[in-house]
Amino acid sequence: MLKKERQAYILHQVNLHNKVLSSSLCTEINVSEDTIRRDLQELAEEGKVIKVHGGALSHSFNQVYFSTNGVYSQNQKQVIARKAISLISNGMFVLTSGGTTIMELARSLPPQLKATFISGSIPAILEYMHHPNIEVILIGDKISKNSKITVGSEAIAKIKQVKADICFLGTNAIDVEHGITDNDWEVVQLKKAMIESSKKVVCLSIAEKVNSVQPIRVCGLDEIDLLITELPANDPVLTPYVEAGVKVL
Amino acid sequence: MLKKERQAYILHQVNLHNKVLSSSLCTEINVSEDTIRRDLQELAEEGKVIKVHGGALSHSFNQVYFSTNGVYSQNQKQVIARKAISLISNGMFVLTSGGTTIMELARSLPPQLKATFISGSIPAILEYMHHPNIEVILIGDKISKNSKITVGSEAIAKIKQVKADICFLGTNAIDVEHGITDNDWEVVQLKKAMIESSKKVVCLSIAEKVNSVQPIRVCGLDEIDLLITELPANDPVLTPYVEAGVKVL
DNA sequence: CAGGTTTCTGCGTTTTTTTGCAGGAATTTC
DNA sequence: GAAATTCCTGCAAAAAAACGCAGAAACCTG
Repeated sequence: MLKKERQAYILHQVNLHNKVLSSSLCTEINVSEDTIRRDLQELAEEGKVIKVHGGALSHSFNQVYFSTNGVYSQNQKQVIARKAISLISNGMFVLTSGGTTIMELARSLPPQLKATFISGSIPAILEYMHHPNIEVILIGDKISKNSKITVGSEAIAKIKQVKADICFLGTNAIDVEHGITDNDWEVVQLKKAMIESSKKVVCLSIAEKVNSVQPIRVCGLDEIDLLITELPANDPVLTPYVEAGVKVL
Repeated sequence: MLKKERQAYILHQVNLHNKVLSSSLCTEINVSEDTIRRDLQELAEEGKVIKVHGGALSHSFNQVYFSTNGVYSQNQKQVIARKAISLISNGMFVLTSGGTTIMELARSLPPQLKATFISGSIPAILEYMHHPNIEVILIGDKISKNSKITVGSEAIAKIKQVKADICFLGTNAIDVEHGITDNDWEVVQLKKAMIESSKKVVCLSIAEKVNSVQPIRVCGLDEIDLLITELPANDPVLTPYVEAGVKVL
């Protein structure tokens, strides 16, 4: 990996998460901490980041820090993202839906990962595009402006042409009795197609959305292989799902 | 292998992958590293690539990672955008390529316009998505990271399915003798398909790029209906094109 | 076509850049 | 205030770049 490339990655991470730890960066990029430190120093000299003990901050950090909304739930999503990423390995074909949890996953992908990501979600695609090593396949069709995802029969047909190794679904609502549910007809159609086209289906959901129900059904729990939340796997909230045969991470 | 040939290959690789390593290039082309280094230096001096320790980067690399949001010669592009918009009316199907000029067009679209826009350019799609009244159709396929556009046979097949009223092409180089030319093979294939699928082809180009030539040919002047630059239609620079049968706005 | 000139390419050497490592200093944290 | 982490400094090895040079190829030119 080129030096500029590495620094670009660091800058990208800083601007997205508002902070970055040198310790996590050096495992992500697989270089020594000294190198990271030197990179941060250079970026700091150029005024691109603010260097602090243990890592670096973005310039907008001070503004974001005191507006407490968003940041906290983002932490939870980062936990989910980290768990999800442990399931991805080199060479995989990965299908993803849209949603903020998926975005966090996209942002946290380690730069040395070489895989192919397939999605119809515009924000997700934007993130994948910044990644140095992943191939990006865009599912085309009419764009639904509010969900920022391509919907329609063409999109579904395209999804059915692939057989992905793994599929990550950002979840709006999950419940032991009703399974996964959602509130947008077209998005549901798409998610159904994605489930059919994947060997393994992984459901990402913040604990807040566990045990909630939405009007339209996506699938039952039996079609999910794995459920990921920010909670530890043995949390009592999740036991009903384990009993229903869903693996929990 | 000829020097020009070699440099064209290098340029193609840079535009395709956003970066090249001199070490991999010299095994690919089977020349010494010195030769590669000299080639990269020449290309860097011509402003075609950015040379870094260990290889080179494309210009779009910086554009993607370091958000240098000062768009090149924006005022001229706004003039072009205004002229182009006068050609669009309600109910039209509009095909567009990518590029910064197209972006300026996308941003300047009047909010009451009701039309359908079709494109594979991610930045353009993002702009169209914000518009209240236009329908957006996204052309899907593999994403070329440096041109931020979907490329490949699927994308071309999809474009061939439509017959648009008008097609706007952002142009890299136009010349009386060689017509429209570009430097990315896959993007050229896409543009060719777009030209075929449109009743009317409009070429957007800043004056600076008029009378310049790139390695790969898109089409001849006879296939263009209209050429738009920021110059007035009677500017002497444009008279050769008028004489060649191209309408100028 | 012969002779001269220029350009191109590869090789060896030197110089610079980059990176990781070790030890001691500084800082944080409990 | 002690332990742990992080930071800095100097150093060394590896990689890459720069430089000079020489043979080869291409290209004028009369």
